[in-house]
Amino acid sequence: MHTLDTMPELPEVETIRGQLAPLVEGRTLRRMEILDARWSRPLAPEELSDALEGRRIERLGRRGKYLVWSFEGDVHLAQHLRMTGAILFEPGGGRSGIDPPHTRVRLELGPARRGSRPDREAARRAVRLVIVDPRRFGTGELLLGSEALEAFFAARLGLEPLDEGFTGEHLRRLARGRTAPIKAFLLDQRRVAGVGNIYADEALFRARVHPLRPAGRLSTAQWSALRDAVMAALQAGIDARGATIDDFRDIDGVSGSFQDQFLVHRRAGEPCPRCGGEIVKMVVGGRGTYVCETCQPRPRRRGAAARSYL
DNA sequence: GTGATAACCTGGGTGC
DNA sequence: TGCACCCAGGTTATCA
Repeated sequence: MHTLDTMPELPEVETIRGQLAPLVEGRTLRRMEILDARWSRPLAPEELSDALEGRRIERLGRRGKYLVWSFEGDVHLAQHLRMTGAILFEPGGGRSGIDPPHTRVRLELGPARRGSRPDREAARRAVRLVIVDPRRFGTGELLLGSEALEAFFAARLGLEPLDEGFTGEHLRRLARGRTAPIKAFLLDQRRVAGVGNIYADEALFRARVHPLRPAGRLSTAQWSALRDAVMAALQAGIDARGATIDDFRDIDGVSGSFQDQFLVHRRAGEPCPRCGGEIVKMVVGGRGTYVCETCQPRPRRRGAAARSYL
């Protein structure tokens, strides 16, 4: 059994999607067992499984940190791994019959029907997938029709950082008048989809912007630098097949390696890779935050909103 | 409308 | 060794 787990932000979810899509697209979901009713809330487990069983998986996509399973008949499943969710798969239909700890959902997929697969023998075999989630934060949301899918994401997610529309000017307009710290702005999925705690720290360091700076007070040049830094950090994460903090392994049994490239995240007390100053840890927006206050100058105290964060 | 905070949840680490 | 406590964090709900 191979694991697909990590602290999933956009690069980790994209890594999972890229590896899983060729394995599941074209297969039919024969059986779905939801063992934890929290996962499918507000629907009861059998309501969700009844809607999906027997349908062919047409596409496995991604939006922000969501995996989007699109089934025949314009039926979709928006899956979020939250913090500790993971997907494990076992070729051959799962002959071991032994579930790993914290199993929440079991999926049985039939043979693929597409004829152009490079490994036709593998495609003919059934596949068993297991969703595990120790902290039980992960969710699966049933969406009937493309309009429901679009409405679901329109209410929750903002710009995709790797899309063309992700520009410094667009970000500047979104943040106009905001007094909340820029880090809280980056973590707000309704503004920017897919950036989590790790990549927010890394991007702010690359752009030399202090995480406490009020979002509405970044200059045009800072927005431009931050836009580039977000894209660079995310792309580096994707290239490294995600970050491994606990036990991430991809389907080839290879760990993601982006944690080796962290510039500041989880490096409190270590020297800054740019100036040699000490990296410090603070709390911003309730999240552990790592910063070099030499490279990322702390904003001057001005106004009540700024004071409340200092 | 905006921002802050609590709650959800459990494994792992720390201190006694 | 065993116990209690705290921390981690993505999202949502609630409150000011």
